[in-house]
Amino acid sequence: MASTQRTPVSNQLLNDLPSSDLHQLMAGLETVELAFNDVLYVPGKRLSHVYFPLRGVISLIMPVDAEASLEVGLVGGEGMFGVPLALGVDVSPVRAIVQGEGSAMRMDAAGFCRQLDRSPALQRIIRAYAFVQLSQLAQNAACTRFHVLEARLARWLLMTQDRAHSNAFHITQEFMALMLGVRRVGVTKAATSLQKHGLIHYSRGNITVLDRRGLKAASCGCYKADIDSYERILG
Amino acid sequence: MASTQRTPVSNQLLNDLPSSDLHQLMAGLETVELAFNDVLYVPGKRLSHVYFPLRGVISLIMPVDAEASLEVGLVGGEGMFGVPLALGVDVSPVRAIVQGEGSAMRMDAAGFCRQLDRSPALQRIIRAYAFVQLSQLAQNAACTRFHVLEARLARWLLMTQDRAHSNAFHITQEFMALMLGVRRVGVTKAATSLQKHGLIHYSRGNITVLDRRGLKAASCGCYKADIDSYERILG
DNA sequence: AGCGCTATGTGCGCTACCGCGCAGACGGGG
DNA sequence: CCCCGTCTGCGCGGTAGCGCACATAGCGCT
Repeated sequence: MASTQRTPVSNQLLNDLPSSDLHQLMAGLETVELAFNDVLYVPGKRLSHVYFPLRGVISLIMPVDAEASLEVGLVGGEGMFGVPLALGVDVSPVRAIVQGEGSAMRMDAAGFCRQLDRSPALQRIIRAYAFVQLSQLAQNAACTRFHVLEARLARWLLMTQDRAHSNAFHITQEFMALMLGVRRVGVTKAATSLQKHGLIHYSRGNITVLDRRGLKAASCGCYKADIDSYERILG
Repeated sequence: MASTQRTPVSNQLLNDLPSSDLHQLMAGLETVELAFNDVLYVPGKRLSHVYFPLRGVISLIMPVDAEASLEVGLVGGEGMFGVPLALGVDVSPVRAIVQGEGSAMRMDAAGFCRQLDRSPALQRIIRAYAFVQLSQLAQNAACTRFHVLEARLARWLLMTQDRAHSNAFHITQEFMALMLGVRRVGVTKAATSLQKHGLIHYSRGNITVLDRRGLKAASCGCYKADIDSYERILG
């Protein structure tokens, strides 16, 4: 069993599982398409499924005051949506929407909990990821408080690029403004500046990263901090 | 054993444990005094102990850019410091300092992990609390982004009062400014306003809450949201 | 070619908060 | 009782981002 041929999976968490655990888990996983703006979860409801993105990007959005909202997490092939289930809770405070189309493996909540009971390795990995989310939430709070929009935008673009596995993706300024919790006009100003410096190019929602290194320099240290905290725990 | 006389413990998490689990845990716990400004943990180090405050208040502070920092969590008798250990990780991204003197039960990290292995009830409670911290971190990020200082200060005072179990406590404006990630002058302005409205009284660091109801009205909904998220999971 | 929708860019007055520097005011130790 | 350190209050000029309103520009559709 341990020598079974193993198909590589482009979700890092799944990939880190021992073969036997992965096989057992795969039995309950189905592949689904993630279409732009799909709503995977709404706060208040019970978690129906967990999602392990393969190529898509999922935004975790914290609502506040029934009007404003702020993106507090970004999930791609390096993570999953549904962490609370590994903490024994079947709800989440954040809205989960598809921000970059792609695909994901998903499983219903009950099945996932059963798999957790059976696989200590799965428990270990998901909980480690829960810790990473905790760290990134704290980082994000501080970043949002102290760093100027241009740096935050640069960071967000890098994070999105990483998860999109491509240097081009489709995102309007309006959407970015929503994620960053600022006005669209503010994004226009920051994006214009980044473009002027030759770091990105965009037109009608089509964004291309031209100079990753430059973008890193323009972003705040939080980008690196996030990566480091992931690598240290799950690398 | 189950009928053993039970001394009430003023830490909610411990209090929620079944008697037998609590007794086993107590064997490894020692009571320590928390003195103002004690540093319980510095990021980068390994977690040496977990703390269950009885009356004191612990601030969780996220450093950023080697200069600025932001309080991202407040721990009192309702919680604990050392959550990452329940996620299989022996570090934390936040600095833990004593913000309100009092006492706590503590245990060394290794002992705590052993207890976790032995007590499923302990695991369940700590992980539920981990979820609450996750929710509150998200809430805090959004709050810090969108709400004006006066509302945030009101919220912070209420949270501190809850954990201090007293309507009077000692905190300078300088310190509050550090916690809220703003200038001291900003706190002066907000605090003056709250005092003018008869909600609090303060002088040279001695703060008294005069009108809890009014303070709630002056605070943002995040105060209630935090409480609700705790009650829903651990209430 | 023309229409209309969506995406992007600009201008203007305003607010919250910043950094800095300084003034007053309270209170404990000598 | 006075001195000095700590805590609190204030002024001033500056900046990031706000709300609102409007102008332009690309693109698909007919």
